[in-house]
Amino acid sequence: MDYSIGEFSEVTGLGIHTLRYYEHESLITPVRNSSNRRRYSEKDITWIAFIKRLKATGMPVKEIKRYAVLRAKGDSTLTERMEMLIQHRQSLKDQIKQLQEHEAKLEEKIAFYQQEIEHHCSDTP
Amino acid sequence: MDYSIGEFSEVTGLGIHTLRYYEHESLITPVRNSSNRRRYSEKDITWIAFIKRLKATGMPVKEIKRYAVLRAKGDSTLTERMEMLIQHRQSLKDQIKQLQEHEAKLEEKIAFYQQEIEHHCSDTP
DNA sequence: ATACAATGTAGAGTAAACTCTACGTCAAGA
DNA sequence: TCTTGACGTAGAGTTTACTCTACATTGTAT
Repeated sequence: MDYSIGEFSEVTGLGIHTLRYYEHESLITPVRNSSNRRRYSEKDITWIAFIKRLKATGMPVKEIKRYAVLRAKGDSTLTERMEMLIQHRQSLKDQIKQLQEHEAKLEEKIAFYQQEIEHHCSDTP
Repeated sequence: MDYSIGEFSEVTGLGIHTLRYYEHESLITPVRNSSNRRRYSEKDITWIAFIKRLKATGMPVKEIKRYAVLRAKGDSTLTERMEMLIQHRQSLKDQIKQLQEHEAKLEEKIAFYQQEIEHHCSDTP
């Protein structure tokens, strides 16, 4: 019902070194067995999935750490965590809007290039 | 009709050090005056704006350099450059789609948090 | 003529997020 | 028992994209 670091690396797609690094940064804190080996749970899988989402949306490790530390403190930090998520949702919305603008401009540029290239080759009858 | 590096830094919002770094990486190649000082043109302003757009959409400096080098070779590289832009447009579209998915999931999570918090505080009558 | 601010080059330093190395420990199979 | 492979820690190394330092020149205002 739990995973060694090697197994967990497999299921999450994160390297063993990365998992240890994340632990060092307090993003995740697996329990240890009697011989000091890390044991990751099922819940850790969904937690890593969420960490990946935060990363993919541009949240720096330091801030994910802040969230992780709150999470580790339990239910008393629910509101604070939600505030973080609401902030992040806004930044995500902004990011998307920015990228859409960039896409529109790139579209224009490509159309312009298409014109240029046509004109350029128009001397072949 | 042209700019010193200090002036150009002002109008583009890029630091002087960054401009020199970009030149070192062949992203931009301003002409030099008789005393070896860089002189940036009006065209360089739009070019930097485009570089910024590529950066903002996740293109690494190395690839921007590839584009810049092609651009410096002139019209014979138009097609190749357009191919790059078309590729990049696709990656941009993918990025946007990804972010939108992440936004939807984050929305779900926030809604869930809201529930949690309500339940949590429901013991105050 | 002289001070001083802007510019030049070369190279070192920084920050983030890994990624790898060296070396020691431990459990299990041949 | 011996060996192998996964795991442990501490710390060094890597990559990207700047950012800064040191020191030499040059243009301009007094």
